[in-house]
Amino acid sequence: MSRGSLPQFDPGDRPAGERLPEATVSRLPVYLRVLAGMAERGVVTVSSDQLAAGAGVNSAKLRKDLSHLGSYGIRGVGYDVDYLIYQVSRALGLTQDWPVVIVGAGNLGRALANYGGFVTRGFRIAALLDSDPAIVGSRIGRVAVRHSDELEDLIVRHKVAIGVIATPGGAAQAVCDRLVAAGVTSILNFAPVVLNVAEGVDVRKVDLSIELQILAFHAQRRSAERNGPPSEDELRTVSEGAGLPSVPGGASRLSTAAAVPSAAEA
Amino acid sequence: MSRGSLPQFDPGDRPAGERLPEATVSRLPVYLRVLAGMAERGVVTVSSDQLAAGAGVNSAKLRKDLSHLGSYGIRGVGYDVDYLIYQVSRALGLTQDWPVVIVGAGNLGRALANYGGFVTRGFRIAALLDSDPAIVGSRIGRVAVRHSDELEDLIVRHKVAIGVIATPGGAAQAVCDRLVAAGVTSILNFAPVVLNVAEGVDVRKVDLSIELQILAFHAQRRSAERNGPPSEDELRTVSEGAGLPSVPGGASRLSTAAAVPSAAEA
DNA sequence: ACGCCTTTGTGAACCAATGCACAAAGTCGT
DNA sequence: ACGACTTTGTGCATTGGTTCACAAAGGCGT
Ligand SMILES: NC(=O)c1ccc[n+]([C@@H]2O[C@H](COP(=O)([O-])OP(=O)(O)OC[C@H]3O[C@@H](n4cnc5c(N)ncnc54)[C@H](O)[C@@H]3O)[C@@H](O)[C@H]2O)c1
Ligand SMILES: NC(=O)c1ccc[n+]([C@@H]2O[C@H](COP(=O)([O-])OP(=O)(O)OC[C@H]3O[C@@H](n4cnc5c(N)ncnc54)[C@H](O)[C@@H]3O)[C@@H](O)[C@H]2O)c1
Repeated sequence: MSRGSLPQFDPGDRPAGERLPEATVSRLPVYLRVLAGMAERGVVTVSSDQLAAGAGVNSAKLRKDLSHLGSYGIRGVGYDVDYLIYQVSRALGLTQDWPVVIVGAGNLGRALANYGGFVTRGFRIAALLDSDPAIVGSRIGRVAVRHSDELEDLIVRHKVAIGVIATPGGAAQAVCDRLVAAGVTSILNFAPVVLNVAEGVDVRKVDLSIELQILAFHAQRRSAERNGPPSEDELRTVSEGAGLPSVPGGASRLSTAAAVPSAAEA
Repeated sequence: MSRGSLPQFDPGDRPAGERLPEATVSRLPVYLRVLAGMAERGVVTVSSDQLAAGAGVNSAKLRKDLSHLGSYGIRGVGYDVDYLIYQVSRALGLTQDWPVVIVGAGNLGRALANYGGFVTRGFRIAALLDSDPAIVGSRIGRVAVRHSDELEDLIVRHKVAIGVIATPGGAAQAVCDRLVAAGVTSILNFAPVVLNVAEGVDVRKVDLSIELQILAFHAQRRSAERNGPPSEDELRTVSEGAGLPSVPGGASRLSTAAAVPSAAEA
C-alpha cells in the first residue's frame, strides 16, 4: 500500500539506463492487462506467482521482466497493483496519448475503427482514410472517413507517430512509403505483404493466414505422432493420412507440381 | 528445371526425423507467400539471396531454415520455385484442407468471414457461429451464421481441428473450453484475454492493442534518444516531454495513481 | 572435357532468452 | 523484540536462435 521504505518520490530505481529486452517488452502489455483487471476487482497487492498465473507465464520470468523496470516489489508481500500499473505504463510509453491513423476503411479498417479496446489504452484514432470516393465522408463509430489525399497533412497536423495499414496488399507498400515520408516511424501492417522500410522505422505485422498456417503445422505434427510414433523407416507415408481432413490433390512428386493454389490474395 | 540429379521420386531427404525449430516454422509461411508471388510472375528459379530479400530476412537464415526441410537447392543455381513451394507446403501441412470454425460474428468475425486470403491457402470456413439470435441466419459472404449451440455438433461432423475465437473477452474462455472439449486442438484467439488450456492444445493470439503498445514503446524510445541522448543524471524528466504528443495527466507519483484508464475492454 | 564461377549447406562463434534455485529482504504474529 | 515465513531479485547453467564465413557442389561457358 504505502510504498514503505522506497527512496520516496517516484524513484525510477533503474531509470533509462539499460534497454528492455525485446521479449520483455512484448510481455509487458499482457501484464498490464491482467493488472488492470485486478485493479478493477479491487485487488491491492499481487505476488509474482499470482500475476504470472494470470498472464500465463513462468513466475521467474515475470520477476525478471519486472526487475528490468526497477525494484518495485516488496519482499514477503508482492507488488502494489496500482503502482505497478503506473510503472509498466510508464515503461511502455503509455502515460502519453498516441494519435493513430488508419489507412483503408474496408471490412477490417471499419472493424478496427469500431473497436473499443483501441481507445481504452492511450490510443486515439486521429484519422481514418480511404481512397474510394464512395466511402469517403461516411462515418464509422465516431470517426469520419477522409480521403487518403489528406494523409500527409493529417499526419503532420496531428503529430501522428503510429500508422495502421488496412488496405489491400497491392497498395500497402505505397501507403507505407507515404506514411514514412510524412514522419510516421511505427507501422502496424495487416496487409499480407512484406514491407520495405528505411532503417529506424518499426514495422509490425498482423497476419491471419500466417497464424493459421502455423497452427496447421502444429496440428499436423500432433496428429501425425498420435497416429503413428515417427518410426525410423516410414519416409513418404508419414505426410499422407496424417491429418483428420481429406487430402485434395494426391501430392504428385515432380518439380512441376504447383501444390498450392497460388493466387496472390487481394 | 528438371530436378537434375536428385535421388528421384520425392526424396524427402530429411523426412520426419527432426523437429523444425519454432522460429523456422513461423517464417515458412512468409517464404511461401513470396514464392507464390514469384511463381505467378513466371519465375522458375530463385537464389537464397533473392528469396531472402523478398522475405526481408538474412539469406543465411533462409538457407538454414530450408535446410531443415531437406536439401532441395541446386548449388550454383538456386531453388526451383514450384518444387520449393510444394516442399514448404508439405512441411506446413498445407497439402491437406483444413476446415475452420469461427466463433463470434461481430465486426471482426464478419471481416474474417469475408476475407479472401482465408480460403486461398488450404483453409475453409466450415462454420460461423454466434449466440445472438438476431444475427443467426444471416449470411456473410458465402457462409451462413449458425447458432453457437451447434458448436459441438458442427465440429465433430466437419472434423474441425482449428477454431477462431472472435467473441468479446468475457465469453472467450467459455468458448475455448467448449472448442477443446469438442476436439479442437488449435485455437486462434482475437479476444484480449489469456486463455487457459490443457496441455497439448495450441493457442495463438492476435492482439491489436498489444501490438500498438509495443509500437508505442519503440516510438517513445526513439523520440527519447533523439531529443536527448540518455545522459546520466536525468531521472524523471526523461519520460516526460519525450514523445511528440501531449501528456494528459501529469503522472502523479504515489501509489494511488492509477495512471491507466483501467477499463476492461469489452 | 575442363576449369571457372556461382550458390548451397553447415560448422562454429556469438547473442538472447528461459528457468532453476537460493540468498537477502522484509512482513507479520506473538 | 524477535524469529518464522513469505516472496523478491538475480547468478548461473541451459537452451534456442542468429550470423559469419567457407568448403564442397555443381552448372555453364569455352
Ligand atoms: N478482413 C480480414 O479479416 C483480414 C484478415 C487478415 C488480413 N486482411 C488484410 O487486410 C487488408 C484489408 O482487408 P479488408 O478485408 O478490409 O479489405 P477491403 O477490400 O474490404 O478494404 C480495403 C480498403 O482499402 C481501400 N484502399 C485501397 N487502396 C487504398 C489506398 N491506396 N489508400 C487508401 N485506401 C485504399 C479500399 O478502398 C478499401 O476500402 C487486406 O490487405 C487484407 O488482405 C484482412
Ligand atoms: N474489432 C476489432 O478490430 C478488434 C481488434 C482486436 C481485437 N478485437 C477483439 O475481438 C473480439 C470481437 O470483436 P468485435 O469487434 O467483432 O466485437 P463485436 O461485439 O462486434 O462482436 C462479438 C460477437 O460475438 C458474439 N458472441 C458473444 N458471446 C458469444 C458466445 N458465447 N458464443 C458465440 N458468439 C458470441 C456477439 O453476439 C457478437 O456478435 C473482441 O474480443 C475484441 O476485443 C476486435
